[in-house]
Order: sequence, then C-alpha cells, then structure tokens
Amino acid sequence: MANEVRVRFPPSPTGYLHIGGARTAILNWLYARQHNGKLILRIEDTDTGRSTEESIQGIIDGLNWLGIDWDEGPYFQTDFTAEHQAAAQKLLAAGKAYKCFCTKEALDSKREAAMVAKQEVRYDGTCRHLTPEEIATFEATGTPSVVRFKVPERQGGVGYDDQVLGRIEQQYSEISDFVIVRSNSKPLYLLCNVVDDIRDRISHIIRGQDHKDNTNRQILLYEALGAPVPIFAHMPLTLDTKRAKISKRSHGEIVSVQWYRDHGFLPWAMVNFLCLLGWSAGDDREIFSKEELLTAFSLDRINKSNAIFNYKKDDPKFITDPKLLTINAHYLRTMDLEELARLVKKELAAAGIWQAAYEGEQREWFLKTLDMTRERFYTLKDFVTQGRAWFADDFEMCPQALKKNLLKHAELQEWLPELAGRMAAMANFTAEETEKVARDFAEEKQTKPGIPINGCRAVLTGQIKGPSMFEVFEHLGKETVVRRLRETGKWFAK
RNA sequence: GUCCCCAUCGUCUAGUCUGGUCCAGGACACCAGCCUUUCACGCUGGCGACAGGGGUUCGAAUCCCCUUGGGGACGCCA
Repeated sequence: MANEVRVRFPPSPTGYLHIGGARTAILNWLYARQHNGKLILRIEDTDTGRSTEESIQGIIDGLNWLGIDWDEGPYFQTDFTAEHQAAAQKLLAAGKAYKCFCTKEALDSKREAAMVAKQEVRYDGTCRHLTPEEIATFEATGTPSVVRFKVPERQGGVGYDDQVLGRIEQQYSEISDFVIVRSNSKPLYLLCNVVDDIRDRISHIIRGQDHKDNTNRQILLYEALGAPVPIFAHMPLTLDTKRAKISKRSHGEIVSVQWYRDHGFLPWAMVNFLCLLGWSAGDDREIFSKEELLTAFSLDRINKSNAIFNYKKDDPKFITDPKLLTINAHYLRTMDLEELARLVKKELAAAGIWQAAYEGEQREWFLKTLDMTRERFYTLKDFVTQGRAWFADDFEMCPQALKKNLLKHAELQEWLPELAGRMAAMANFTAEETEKVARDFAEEKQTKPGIPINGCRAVLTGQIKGPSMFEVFEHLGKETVVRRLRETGKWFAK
C-alpha cells in the first residue's frame, strides 16, 4: 500500500467553512475518491484561542452539507504536541536546528527597520554561530529561546515538481533560518504540519498557492527528518473583483459556505461551481455529475492563475457570482422532483406555510406546483418568496405587478370580480376553458386579452411573471381563483 | 527591498507543453430579434480578449528576453 493516495484537508477552526477552504477540500476529496485513496480531516488548532467546539463544528457542518466525506479524522493538531516537540528535539540533537536567544522585540524592530529601509527582510543568523559557552551563559541566566531550523549552507537550491505550477526552485541562500518552536515551547505550524503529514503518510498535498513559499522550507524539514517528500499541487487563489483575497472580514457572510446553505443553494451546485474556479475539463462542459467529475478531474488541468469570485456587492440583481446562480438554477430546474420536494418542504416549514396534505392527498398537486414554478427560479428561497401565493393567501404583491398590471388599469377593479363570477359558474375549470372565458371576457370589454389576464396574474400570484396564466387558473383551482379575484379591491385600497 | 508565481473577452475559461487547422472557441453577464397574455425557457444574432515591446521562425496566443501589471511570501499566525 506504499502507493496509496492519502490527502488531507487541514482547516484551522474559524466557525465557518470559507468557500476557498471548501474548494481546497473539494479538490482533495475528488483526488482521493478518484484514486481510491483516503481523505484525512485534520483540525489545525495550534495557537488560536478561537479553537472551540462551535468553531470546529462550523467547519464540519459545511463539509457535511457539501457532501464532502472523509475517511480519517478529524484529528486535532494539539493532540500531537509531544510528537512535534520530539521532532524539534531530534533536529536540535542532530545539529539541524539551534536555539535562538534573540528577543521578539529585537527581531521585530530589525524587521521593521528593514521594511522601512526597503532592505532585505530576513533573520540575520545572530544565534546560528553561538559557541557552546555563549549558549551555556544564556541558559544559565534563564534567557528564553526559540528553536530555529538551520537552513543548509549549500550552493544551489531546494525545489520540487509542482503538479500545477511545474518546477519550483529556490536558492538555499534565499531561505532564512525559520523558527520551529516558540519560546513557550509550543511548536509552530511549519513543523507541526510536516510532522503530521509524515505521521498521516500524506502522499499528495493539494493546497492554495498562498502556501507555495512554505513548501521549500517544509521540504527542508522532510529531508532533515528523514522522511519522503510528498507530491505538491498548489491551486490558484480565489480573489475578489479588486483582486484581493476574499475574506469574511471584508466581504461578510457571502464567503462562507453556510451562507449558501441558508440562502437556498444546492450543495452539488456549489461543488460544481467551486470546481470550475481554477479548473476546467478541457472541453466545453460546465455541468458535471459526481461521476462525471470523478472521471474528468485531474491535477494537471488546474489553472495556474488566480480566479476571481465575481461578486459585486452593489448589484441587487445578483446576490452572488452570476455563474453560481446559473448553475444552481440549472440543478434546481432539472433535479429529481421528489428530491426537490424534500428540500422545498424545509423552506415552507421554515416560512410557516407547510401543510401535511402536501405529502398526502395534495401530493400530486404539490409536485406539479414545484415543477411549474421552478422553471423561473434560481434558489430554494424563491419557492417561499416569489412562489408564496401557491401555498398561502398572505403573499405580497411585487410593486411592478401592482403598478403595471393592476393600478394602471383602474377598470380591473370592477372587471376582475366580474370575471370571478363567470369563472365561478364554470363546470370544467380547465386551462382550455378558462382561456376561452378570459378571452371572451376581454373581447366583450373591447380590450386586449393581456390586460385582464395579467391583472389576474397580479391578483392571483402577486407576480409580474410566471407560468401560462391558463395553467395557473387550472392548477390554483376554481375556489382560490374566484376568491382572490373577488378580493381585487383590496389591492386598490392599499 | 528580496524571493517565488501568474498574465486570452467584464467574469469563468479552451487553445500554450507538441508553433501553422485561431483575423482566437465555449459559458456566464449584457444588448437586439423571434416566440408569448407576462416573465422565464428555447432559438437566432450582436458586443467583447491574446498586457506592451523586442527577438527566434517561412509562420507565434503558443518558444526566448525585457518592461508593465497582478498575486503570494519574507511572523515566537495558520
């Protein structure tokens, strides 16, 4: 099993799953599933005081909702602190790391000064060449120290063959001795990460390009620890329209997977969309089933350049990236109706307008309602907003419908109740028959059919758009149609 | 300041490795038309890009160099 594919997703607990993190998780998951490998979930909870039950649960909830399952874990980095420390001791003992007694303040000011002077910013190696006597003196006085990795003083450089970027190399001289253990003896990310990946026998590290510069330092660690170096693949980052990293701080809830769950998005639509950010199959396909994605996916088709999450805060028409909306709508409109019904049930229940009959004697009616209306919908929320009139009488009327299709034609205030009377007398309340009645009515009033018909749309559905009105008449049913048409006056009264 | 990476329509991208079939293809968005009681769907059409400059070559989006632009990193954060 030496060639077993083992990948990992190592989020730090933040209370929510970031869409960038979700994308990383998805690609790792795809790679694991595609190669019959294992996905390991590891919570990187070192340092952060924010590592709480809730913040960890937020990550797990997000993954569960997306349908990303893992094979091992969650492991917690802090459970392996002793192992991390042992690795540091091993390096220290082997002369591959050294104690550094420089104070944080001194280093900070040096770094600050270098930044300001636009000089090279790196550790100057002050403690690298301390004599045993000097070290003994520091220790005798109880001077706190950190452990730094001793970057080899060789010619040439370290490098690796990135599966996305190609060959990446860096000169040893460009890498300064980095800290691997804090002065409070807590090991740092760079070390922990490597020790954990070695223990978990990770074969492929698929992560964001923001980790690219860590890689060479980590390879040095692998070598010093005598462990095989995994294969790396650095995926492009997701930026905002100003090419800045997307973050909850500057973009709000829109960057968290939970937001999409709470706003009527379908998990697979989300997965599909996120995959397309920085990857393509090489043909024109954009909609992928899980099976198709598992077949089509490959690391070498991941893009090198960063992708932009096309979200414009000030555009009310698009609550998020329009492509995501399109993909969500696609699945909403084509997915299995029964499955859709289960999802819509939750929305109706949350809105307080669910009725048990929708699963009983009105089941067929309910399913047909969804099928009729989903053609125009983008998210599950639309069923309880634009589609509310199908399930409840207390719907709002959209302003354009009110203005353009009702108030503009004052005569509708009399006409619609009159039409209600005709419809009440109908024996066969079908689309064909209602159309006939409606058209005859318009002709009689010497007006365009669209005027009474769209007036009906407003009064019956509250919308300016929707399915064919004749189908609406039939499906909504005579009783409701007549009742609402008779109440036309209330809209004028408002 | 130093190092690393990247660069095709507004956005996601195909094409780049293996130059010619690309005066650059698809999708989203946008615009127009058709359809229609409305909107949507659908269909048809339109708008719209190889960052700039050098080179190599018979020929460059594709190879090389420079410039510019963007991103990342340089932490006792992860």
